[in-house]
Amino acid sequence: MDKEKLTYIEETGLVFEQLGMTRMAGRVFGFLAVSDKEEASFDDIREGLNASKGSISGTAKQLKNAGLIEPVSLPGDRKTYYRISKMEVGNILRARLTLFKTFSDNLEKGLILREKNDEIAGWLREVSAFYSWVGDKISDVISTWETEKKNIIKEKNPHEKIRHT
Amino acid sequence: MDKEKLTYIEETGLVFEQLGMTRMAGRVFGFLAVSDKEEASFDDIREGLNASKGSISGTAKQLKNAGLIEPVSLPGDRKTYYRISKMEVGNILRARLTLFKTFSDNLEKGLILREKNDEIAGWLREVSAFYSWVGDKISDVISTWETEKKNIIKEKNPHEKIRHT
DNA sequence: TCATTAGTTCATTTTAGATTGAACTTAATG
DNA sequence: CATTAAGTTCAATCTAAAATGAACTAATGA
Repeated sequence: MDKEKLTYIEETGLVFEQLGMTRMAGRVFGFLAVSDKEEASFDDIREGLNASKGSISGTAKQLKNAGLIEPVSLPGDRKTYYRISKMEVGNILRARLTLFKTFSDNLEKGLILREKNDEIAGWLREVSAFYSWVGDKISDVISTWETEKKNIIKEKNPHEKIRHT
Repeated sequence: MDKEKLTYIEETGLVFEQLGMTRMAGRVFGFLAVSDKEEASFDDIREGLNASKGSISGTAKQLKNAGLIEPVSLPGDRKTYYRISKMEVGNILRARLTLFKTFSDNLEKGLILREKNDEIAGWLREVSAFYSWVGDKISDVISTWETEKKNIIKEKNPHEKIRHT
């Protein structure tokens, strides 16, 4: 695999770290994204990333649970292959929205314990309301994407040439 | 400080950890949220949380940079006090939206390096478009909150009693 | 000016989490 | 039924980030 791709894979590792996943998860995803094969075997990945079997095993499970990759098995071949999953993209983000609710609930609990009903309490109430509200709104936005995505993508690139492959 | 509050403070630490900040940042925020004083001194916090000066110093800086708390100084008192900041809540979330752009850009870069223009490539293009689009939409949602929050809160609790303090 | 107090800095220690690697399980094949 | 190959599991190791605590700086005021 060429140097540019390897650099990209490492960058993807750092991006995934920012997103709260492990660096290795980003590497595996990045590897599959730029791999010249449709899907890569467990061992292709392990070799390509110079990692241990244990690490690949755990990371593959992590990415599978997150819905980002999926295993593929082929008849007459005992190996497991992996490829990037075509799972609905909105669901990946939706799963993260629980954090908004968690934060909002945490603030509510704090407000009950707080003795003073002062300016700060008012502000905390507002922050809690915001996160609760914005979580719902983002969920709506995701739904809009799901029903309208074809039109949205068209609007974004109205003059895009049709690709002949 | 009573046991319930201490439990709450620890919980808040865990919530903040989920949000990508440190546990101690959550503790400090939680402490200020349930403190019976309007603002707490550096040393109130340090004692309340049984932490070192160094830790409080670093954490206070972190929370100040994030816009979650603000220092207060009083005339004739050399101590620094902290209280929860009334910064616009939308900005805290907006700061996180750069991640969406980062992820979208990362995917675009991967698409350039990818040799096959297959189904997976199409999907990656869609994921990238989604994160770019949804980031903008969330920004719009935040703007809506900022201009409409009074109405939004009213709609949520239409029969709320007016509080006489 | 000197003593005291408040907070910062940073080298060291601690802790949590990621990675390894060897032993193990499972399943296919001769 | 033994052999081999593919993955998984988990205890040990490694790494990076967080917390400590002692030395330091800055600022007040006796």
